[in-house]
Amino acid sequence: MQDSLKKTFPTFSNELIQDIQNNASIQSFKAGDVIMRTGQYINYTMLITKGQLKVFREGENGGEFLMYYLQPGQACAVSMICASKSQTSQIMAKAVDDVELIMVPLSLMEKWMMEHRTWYEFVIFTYRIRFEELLEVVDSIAFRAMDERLEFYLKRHSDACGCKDLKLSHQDIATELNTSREVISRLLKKMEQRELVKLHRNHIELLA
Amino acid sequence: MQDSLKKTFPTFSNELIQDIQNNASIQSFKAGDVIMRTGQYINYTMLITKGQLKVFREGENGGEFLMYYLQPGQACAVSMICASKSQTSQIMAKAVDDVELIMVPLSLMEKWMMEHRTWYEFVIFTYRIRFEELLEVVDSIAFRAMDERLEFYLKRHSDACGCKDLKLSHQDIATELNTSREVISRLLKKMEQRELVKLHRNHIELLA
DNA sequence: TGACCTATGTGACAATTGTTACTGTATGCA
DNA sequence: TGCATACAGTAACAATTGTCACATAGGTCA
Repeated sequence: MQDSLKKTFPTFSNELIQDIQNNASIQSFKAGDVIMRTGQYINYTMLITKGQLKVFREGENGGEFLMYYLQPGQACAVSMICASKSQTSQIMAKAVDDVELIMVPLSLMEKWMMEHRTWYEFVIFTYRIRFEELLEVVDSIAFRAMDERLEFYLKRHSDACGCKDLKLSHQDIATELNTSREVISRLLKKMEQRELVKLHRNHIELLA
Repeated sequence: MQDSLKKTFPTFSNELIQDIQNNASIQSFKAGDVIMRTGQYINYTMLITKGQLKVFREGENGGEFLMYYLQPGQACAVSMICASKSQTSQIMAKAVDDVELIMVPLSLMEKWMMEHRTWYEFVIFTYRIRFEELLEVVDSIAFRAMDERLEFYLKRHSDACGCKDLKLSHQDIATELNTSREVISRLLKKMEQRELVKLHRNHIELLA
């Protein structure tokens, strides 16, 4: 575990890694599992060591809206923020792949801020990155119409999986953009005419 | 200054307040002044002692979108986040009233995290509050249509000024919601028919 | 008073998005 | 093989939002 930690979180000091090993537990999830629910009580900060998460905001009427991805080497800023007051989660997180997480108890999360410079910097960095990501999301919905939001969505998905072949149904996309399948089908067709994508059953090929 | 600081930031320890007095400078702005521009280099974290700010996200095509208000006793989370890497601002802030700010240099912002427990807690609290506010903003645009967004906007404005008489033109509102005046006029008329507001020239009376 | 400016009201129409309904087609499974 | 199911395409229409044009109303000031 020490080696993998060192690789995934290269900025962590040896002392911090030692502390993590001694105190934190590891939890695994299968692809598709819901890792955190809206309203759930949070006692742990989660570090991602393997796999990917998607973080959603849930609407009152059952809608869900994709905010961002979390990758190995990153942490859930919301879990940090809620943990700082043992609050309930304001978001929902789903495993994209099989996922492995390090669970750091709230008390240590705070203690380490004072004791480990590299932990402090990691936490501040996490806040910063998530805040910036959230600002980009606000942009995309405040200033852009659905066609551009769809392109933004596909690009992020492609960045996350590191490939140009997106295994997605139109319904998947519609759900995560909080719109309807027909709208997505229509816009994808237009993108195909503009030769930005090639459409197949259950997967979309990015050409750009 | 000591007394006013103690009143505005009641959680701060006496040592922290002493440190602020010795090291931070005060800056004043007039109502309507732009306090921070998108892209501006940030070296200071700003604490609000007097007046109110509005924080905007700016679009590429000149649009501006109101994210939240900042009140006395609060701090600009974006300035903290950017300051943590001496980055440029991702937002634009405008003074609503005459505003007075305490400017804390970047180096101290970090130093105090280790030295002053009450500063550490204030910073974490600030991240949390802003993150939550931002999530609410995402909600409002991801899940709600313009009529509900308008109501949300008017409510926030009313909360911020602490009154039911909003000195706003339709154009002001349209700009901050990134839509057009006609749309706002139309929706306000409907709200008037539903007896939620009473419309006057240059100001809107909330009835609810 | 009259010229002028800003704010608001409103009708007409366009564009986008949401909804309903129905079609066909690939896929897996009994 | 045939059936059930999930996925995709699309037409038709509704609702919302954006845009243009123009009218009117209130206020300022020379």
